[in-house]
Amino acid sequence: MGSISKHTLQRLPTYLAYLKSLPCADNACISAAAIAAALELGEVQVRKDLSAVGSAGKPRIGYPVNDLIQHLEYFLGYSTRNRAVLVGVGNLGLALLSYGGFADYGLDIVGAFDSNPALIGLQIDGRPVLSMDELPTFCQRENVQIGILAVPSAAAQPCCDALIAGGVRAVWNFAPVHLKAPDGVLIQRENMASSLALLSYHLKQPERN
Amino acid sequence: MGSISKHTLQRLPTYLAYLKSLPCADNACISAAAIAAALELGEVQVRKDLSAVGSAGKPRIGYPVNDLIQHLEYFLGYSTRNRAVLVGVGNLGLALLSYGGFADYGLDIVGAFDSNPALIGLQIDGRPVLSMDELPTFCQRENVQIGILAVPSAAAQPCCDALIAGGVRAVWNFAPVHLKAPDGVLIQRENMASSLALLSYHLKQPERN
DNA sequence: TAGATTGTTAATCGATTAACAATC
DNA sequence: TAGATTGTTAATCGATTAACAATC
Repeated sequence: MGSISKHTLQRLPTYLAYLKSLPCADNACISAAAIAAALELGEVQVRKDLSAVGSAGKPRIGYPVNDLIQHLEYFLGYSTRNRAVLVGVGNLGLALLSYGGFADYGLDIVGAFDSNPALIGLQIDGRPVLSMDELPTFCQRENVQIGILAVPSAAAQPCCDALIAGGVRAVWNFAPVHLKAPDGVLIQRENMASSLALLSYHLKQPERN
Repeated sequence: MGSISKHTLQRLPTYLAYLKSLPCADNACISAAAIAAALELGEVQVRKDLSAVGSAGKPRIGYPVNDLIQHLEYFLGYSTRNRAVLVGVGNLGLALLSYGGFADYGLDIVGAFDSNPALIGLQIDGRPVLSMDELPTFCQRENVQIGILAVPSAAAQPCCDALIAGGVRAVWNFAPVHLKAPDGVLIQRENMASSLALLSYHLKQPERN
């Protein structure tokens, strides 16, 4: 409950996406074994994960798909809106800003920041691009809870500090650096360099999986 | 060596990025404790990780920074080029294509594919956007080893299959779905939905770290 | 009832951390 | 030499998996 494991939490969106991809017959049920097979997980793991969020199945029948979807969406807070700002309107930042899909996960990007004067004053899909100076004030005034960092490595720590000064308690960091933050602030790094390391290491291996 | 753990492998790019960020005095050395403090890791873990890739330090002195950088770059294959194609030239795909930074990690995106006829025939920073039909042939002819998937969920599995048909052995999947592939093909998922789940769960917690 | 599937307790596995000997 | 730091073996911790009782 309060003590749900990080690994379990990370698998939940995958369960949800899979369940939503299913042809939706009302009242349909699915077994843990079927979910496990589709996602190539252990079936005990699926049952444990689902029971950790409080979903119950029925012996001999399985889990009601629609209930499960609702339960997972509720647990993951996809209907609770989280307000975010994006810092760094470069290639990646612009893509994250323009990509509409995060709204499905409860994430609303309400503003963007950049140090480039040529960008300041623009509106991107209705969100203003503002100067870095305004960041802490904006975050406080607009009740921003999440900061998305898509700035160069060297700028990442100062930008992170500015976000925290603005009261942000969760930072999604796309820069390939480790950031420091006080207790109570979560830094979640999207570590693309690590992903690439796994891919390239795999290719170096003679014939392993 | 051949049995380096996944977790270790994922930390290596972080060590490398940190070491590169250091002011470079030739012959400078650094202790495992210093690296650990900077990255908020255990110092034994740092020593174990470094020794796993064959880097040696000297008691009382530490690890020579420049050697370590070279060693890590070599191990991670940043100077060995890997040829990749990008599938799905939407917001995210275009950003990945335009972002020049992957070249530092040894990744060369040599072509892009999309099903939208309006995009086919374009050149983006010198890389052609081609039709999906040409994907397997292109991959084989151009010796492509990595496929980057930035397509909508529903298209991900067929696109993945096309990549594999073209001889690709490593797939970097940005779509929020689990993909199936034969043994010997690595699917590395960049799971943004999982990252968001961790961020939003943290915000729901009363006052935890 | 018999059989399938859940939920949970116990066992295993792998990664992290602690302890300590080796070495410069 | 004394002291700091490495490298490695043993202990701990947490997550996954196996075993099995409960239940529809």
